[in-house]
Amino acid sequence: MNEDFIHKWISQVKKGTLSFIVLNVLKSGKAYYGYDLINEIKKITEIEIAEGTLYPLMNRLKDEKLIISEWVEQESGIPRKYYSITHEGKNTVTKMEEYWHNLNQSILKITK
Amino acid sequence: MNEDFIHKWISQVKKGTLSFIVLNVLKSGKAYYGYDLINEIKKITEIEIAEGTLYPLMNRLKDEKLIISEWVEQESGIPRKYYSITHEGKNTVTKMEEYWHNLNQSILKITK
DNA sequence: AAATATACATTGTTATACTATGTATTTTGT
DNA sequence: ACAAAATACATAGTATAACAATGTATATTT
Repeated sequence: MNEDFIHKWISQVKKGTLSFIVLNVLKSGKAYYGYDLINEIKKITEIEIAEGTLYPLMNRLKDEKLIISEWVEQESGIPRKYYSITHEGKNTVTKMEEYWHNLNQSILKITK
Repeated sequence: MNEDFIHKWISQVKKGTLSFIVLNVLKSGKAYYGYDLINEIKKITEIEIAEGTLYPLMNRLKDEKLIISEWVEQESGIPRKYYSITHEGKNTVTKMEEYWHNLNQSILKITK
């Protein structure tokens, strides 16, 4: 009963939220590769990001110069593309945090 | 500097958020007309909803049977279309609140 | 040997915010 | 009295991003 509406709604809420979450994970300066990011975010937030969502997202963030990437060969297995945040990325994520904080305050006001 | 990225990001964050906010305003049971909703939401949350956003949104919520609408003639001026929440709408907004709460908890975890 | 996990990536579909535009009435400013 | 702004509805076109499906290839587990 209206599971479908909720499902679509969650998908829409993720728009914007995911880039915010990814930048926050990278914020510390530690480099992550894509597959690792998906699992890390799932572990911390219980939010599942599809691979078909993450890789285009990382490319967008790279185009915007908020992150950089580097291929790293592995002793065994497939090479990994490591992403790390830029100075501009850190500034941006700070502004995003401000907006999110205000948005949540507003929502708290009307939900209760 | 990257104002454009932030601007686009905010627009994306609003996707999903707006339906949640509208349903929350209607939650009490009081009926609102479109123009009034825009001003009410702006007053409470400082979030500006374009008319070209609100009216299609209200039609979607109506299609989903989360709200109903009724034309009301005015003694003076243009007739107003009043919207009110349905039982199903109330159930839905409760589920949305749960999801939002969890999402925000997760984000708080990674932003600090 | 087969299945699962790791790791990257692209294509096509769908949903929604926003700009621009349109109609029509009422109120406010000069 | 006239112009401008506010009120009140609505639609068409554009841009963006999540996701399912699909594809490639290697490593590990059963």
